[in-house]
Amino acid sequence: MSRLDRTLIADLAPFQGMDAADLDTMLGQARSMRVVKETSIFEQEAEAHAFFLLLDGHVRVVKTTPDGQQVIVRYISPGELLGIARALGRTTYPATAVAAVDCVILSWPSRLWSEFAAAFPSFGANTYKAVGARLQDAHARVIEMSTEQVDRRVAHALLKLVQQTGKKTDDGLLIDFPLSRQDIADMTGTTLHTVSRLMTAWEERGLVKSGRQKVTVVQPHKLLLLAEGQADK
Amino acid sequence: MSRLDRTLIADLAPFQGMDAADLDTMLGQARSMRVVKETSIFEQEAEAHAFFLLLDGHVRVVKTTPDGQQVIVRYISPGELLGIARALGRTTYPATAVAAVDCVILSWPSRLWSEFAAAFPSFGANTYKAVGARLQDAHARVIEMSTEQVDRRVAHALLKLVQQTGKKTDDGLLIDFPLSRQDIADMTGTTLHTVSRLMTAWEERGLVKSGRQKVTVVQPHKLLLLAEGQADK
DNA sequence: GATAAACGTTGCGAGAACGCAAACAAAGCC
DNA sequence: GGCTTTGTTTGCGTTCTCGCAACGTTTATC
Repeated sequence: MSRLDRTLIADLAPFQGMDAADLDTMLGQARSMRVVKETSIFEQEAEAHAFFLLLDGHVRVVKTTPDGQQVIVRYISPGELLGIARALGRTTYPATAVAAVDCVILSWPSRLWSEFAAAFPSFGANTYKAVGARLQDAHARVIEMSTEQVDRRVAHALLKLVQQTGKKTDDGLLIDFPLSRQDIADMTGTTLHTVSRLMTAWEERGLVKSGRQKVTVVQPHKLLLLAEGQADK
Repeated sequence: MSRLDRTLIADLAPFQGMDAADLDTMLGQARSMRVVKETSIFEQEAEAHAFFLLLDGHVRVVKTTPDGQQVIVRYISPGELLGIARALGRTTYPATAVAAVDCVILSWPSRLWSEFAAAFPSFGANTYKAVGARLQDAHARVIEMSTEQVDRRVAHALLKLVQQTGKKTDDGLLIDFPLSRQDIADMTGTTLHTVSRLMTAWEERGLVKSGRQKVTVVQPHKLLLLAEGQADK
């Protein structure tokens, strides 16, 4: 088993305020693994036997309704924890996590969660802070779904992804993983048809550039105006 | 200053697992107060100088968008904490809390939050568990807003309120505080007009009975069927 | 008890978004 | 290289829900 170096994680948000020895303790009990694109890391409703840290790649977290509709709860970027059901007082995962690209992750048995939280107060505090941030995010989304119409919701979703994973290219800011029309629809509570229509309209106006599972935001500023509603339609 | 008896709070969820002495310590630093109906307990964006416990009454938590639209995030029942911005890593309140009826609350200075969480591990754990529950609730709402149409959302909202505060009457289960059509609309992301139409339709079918700021669910079971979509329209 | 304010109901027209269907384009596979 | 699979575009009719407006009803105020 190859040794995991603490510089891998020392700078990541969940581990701020921890000293070197503690990091090593945590790493000593971690298992690293590769996850192939489109493979699930854990499944909704399954027993939460482990929690994870995304080291590299992008993961989408999906909830499926009883009648089969999908909603993308969020995308996870490197350095974030996932599957922390225990921190939410659950024993099963509330959603399914799927690798959007090939990923590298660390995993720990769920059993260790409470140990870590108790032994390393910073780690616990960081995690709870992250949960708090997610709660606010979820609320923001409820507001958005309640008060804004589709085009603005889609614009907001794209801007958030760009902010999270935007990669500078000649054309603008490219969202750094495969993202289909259906994915965008699942994020914003609409249909792939409507997203497709919006994208072509925006492409004509020069706001974005997009192809098969690929989106580049050309004029983030104008897209923001549209999202915020100063829109000139 | 009148003494607060520990039996006031000993059985409430946030204080489970705490011993008598700790409860007294907390109560010793609490301030109790009455809040008149339709008065706000704290305001969105204001400095979070205190956190609260609702002892009696009902409180609605409201978010207002920049352009003035309101969304009711949730209703709080006796025994629940509110204004725990600090537990979410915030220094300002993320929403406004308004007494739906005359209320009795306890308050503590925010400064004490971290002290309590550290000194009384059960209290901290209980609170974080509550935050986790709220996160799941918020996610459930995002799913609902994304995938369900208005009538089901309204049905769900009513059922949730009934479950939370339902009071048995001759007609059925009465929601135990003034609840206007506009309030229901603000909870479900629709308009008071649409809610009004739904309510009259449901009243004709004998599912509910409602008057001015008053809603009684007559046949919860049938309303649930409608909410879940086995609906016979 | 008259008047005002708040809340609720209902009709009608409009528009956003959906759903279906068909055609097209790109990527993967043998 | 042809074939299949997967993702995207686009047209068209439909439907839900909104927005406006007018009116009715209950509660509060002086």
